[in-house]
Amino acid sequence: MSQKVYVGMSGGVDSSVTAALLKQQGFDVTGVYMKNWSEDFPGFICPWQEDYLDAKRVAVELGITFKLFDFEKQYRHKVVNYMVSEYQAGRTPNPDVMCNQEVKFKLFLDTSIEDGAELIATGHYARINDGQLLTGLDPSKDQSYFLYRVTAEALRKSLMPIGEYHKSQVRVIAKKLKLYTADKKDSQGICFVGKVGIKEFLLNELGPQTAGPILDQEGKEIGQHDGAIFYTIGQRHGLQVGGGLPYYVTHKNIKNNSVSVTTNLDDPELWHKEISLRDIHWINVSPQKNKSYLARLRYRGPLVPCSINKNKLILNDEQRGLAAGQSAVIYDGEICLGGGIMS
RNA sequence: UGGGGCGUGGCCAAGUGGUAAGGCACCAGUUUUUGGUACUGGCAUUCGGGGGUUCGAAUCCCUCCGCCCCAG
Repeated sequence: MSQKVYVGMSGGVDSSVTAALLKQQGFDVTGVYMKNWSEDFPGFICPWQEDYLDAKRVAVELGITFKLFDFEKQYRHKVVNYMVSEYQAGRTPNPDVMCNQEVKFKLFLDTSIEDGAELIATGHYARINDGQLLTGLDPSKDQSYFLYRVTAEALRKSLMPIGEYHKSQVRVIAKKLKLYTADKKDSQGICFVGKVGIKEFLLNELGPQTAGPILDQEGKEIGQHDGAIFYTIGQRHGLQVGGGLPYYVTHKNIKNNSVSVTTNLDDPELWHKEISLRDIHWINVSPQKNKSYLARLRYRGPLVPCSINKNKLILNDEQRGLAAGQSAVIYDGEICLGGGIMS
């Protein structure tokens, strides 16, 4: 009797190939489209119907059962509300990390098991080994960064076959199998929402914000912004202030509704070496105190040598443009240990 | 009012007779399952207004307007 696995199919190539590979490997595969967002708003048409149809098409091509799980309510509650309130607090959240933690590897997992599945699978570029999360084999696509908050128990019930491949190989497989999504462009933007600017999204959720001052390094007002929550640390564009050198956001003051900028890339305010982490989550074991690890501070960012001391992350070399609310993910070689949220 | 300086695209800024550098911002695209970064391309028929000299001016002359500084 083959194992029953539910594959989250988003309508993209990666999850299409995931389903195909698992079927090849002899699993009893069911494709599931998670409907997490469907709202349109000015300047944005939600692509969910197209994605749903693409996913379904591939399921038909593969001859597997196909289902739709409607998680819109929970997605809004767990992901969108979290994201919006973080922005309101002046931080820069990572909704996709939350989406994996709460939706894909909790809600989707539980719902699938309840529905009769033994395992779930996703099209992430990461590998799982005995409850451990490993980086994807394709170093330029590794998505373990987004998965560091998933529990070991959830990982034990999950498969990520794509993690063994490079992106180019995935495309080749999709083409060979003539999957409908073989040439579909990779999706980007907030997971499940689509290609929306975060500003447009917040504008739609919260409405226009009150304008405030943009302060330079001396504290002199050099312009006005249209809402401090829209800007993040290290950001350069969107402030509409010019004159010589580019301006980078160094910090925000939500209370005064001010955004501070600098033209000096070496400005100490832009660089951090010691970072305190909160909401720390270690997948299996906590890192050792005097051991050297690698940290990734942003998706596709470089792995930088570091050490961990309780909730303190100490980087060997300082890094630029780190924003509160973003995640620091810790690696021991190819093993993703977990991480925390920078504060 | 007298003396000096300045006024080049949204901003900073080259260019002092030969037919508008460059940077920032902005826009578009590339990269990217978060924000952001980075990369590529686009972006003044025109140099505060008007007149004149000249084959030819942002560059010289006259005049008007505006701003700044020093005088007083």
